[in-house]
Amino acid sequence: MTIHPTDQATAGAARRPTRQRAALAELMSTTSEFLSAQDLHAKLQERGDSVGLATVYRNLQAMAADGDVDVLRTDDGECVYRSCGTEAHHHHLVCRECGRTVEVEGPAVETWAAEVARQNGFSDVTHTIELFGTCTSH
Amino acid sequence: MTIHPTDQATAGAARRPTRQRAALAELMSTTSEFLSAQDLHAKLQERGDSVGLATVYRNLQAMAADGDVDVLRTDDGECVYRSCGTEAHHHHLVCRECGRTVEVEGPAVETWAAEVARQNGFSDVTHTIELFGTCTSH
DNA sequence: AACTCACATGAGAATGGTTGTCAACAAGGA
DNA sequence: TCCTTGTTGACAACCATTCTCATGTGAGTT
Repeated sequence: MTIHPTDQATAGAARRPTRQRAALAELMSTTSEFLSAQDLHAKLQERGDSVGLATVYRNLQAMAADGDVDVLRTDDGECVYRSCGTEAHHHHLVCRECGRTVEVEGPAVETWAAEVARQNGFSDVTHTIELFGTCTSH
Repeated sequence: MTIHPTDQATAGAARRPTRQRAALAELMSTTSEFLSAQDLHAKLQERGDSVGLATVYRNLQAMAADGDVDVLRTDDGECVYRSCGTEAHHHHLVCRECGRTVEVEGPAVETWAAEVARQNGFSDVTHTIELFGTCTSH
């Protein structure tokens, strides 16, 4: 079954720096929205920093595995990526109209999750928590 | 962008009862794991209650819209369905080894989510919360 | 029971995001 | 500079899901 793999990207093996990876990282650092691999690929194209689509996917995966970017899935199953301000564990409050994202922390939620898991005898627990709403400008 | 649609399945329009829908509902009521549309389709086939794949998808969607089953996405983007014991709002603690699922409630989380949203000026907020762990038998 | 009509079904084609393939490439050490 | 090895890119392959549309089947109605 394996609904949620355990592999937690152990110390990212030093990856070789390339123009493509740099362009992608640079682009991501300039936007604060969650964008799909396809979106990012298109933006790189426009901007002139042409990068192969497969490469965009590969790098996003690698960056996500290293914890350099956050990933989540839209309702239609597409993966969207975003480089976050903090390395620390956090969640997102995303505007479903414009994609504006606020990083939020929830000590209360973390302890709740841990407690619920403990009570039910589950170990090695991880969680997925995302909030969606409509921000003030809409 | 539309990361998370708002449409909340208003009172399910009376659907016509069919052999296929019944077979699917019956099958789902017998298992407590989250299963994919493909899995369910295969099980129906084995069992002799042959139902078209498209029909399985359509009915699962309808049932999910009516709140009769819960849906979540696995890490590889596949949708998995499960008929839940309670109509009330709840979340899941899923064993990533065997799929065993415990329905959990979290008043604390609900209020936290509402509060965070309010503080950031977001309205019409929904959330996605799922817990994954390894249960005692593993 | 025969008729009707709108909804449901099923087989297969189409979609579309993501991953695999593999030859050409480039980074960094020797 | 030469070598080794990870990286890239174009394109094919995958595969869950959705679409299409002709056929089937509830459930009133006559």
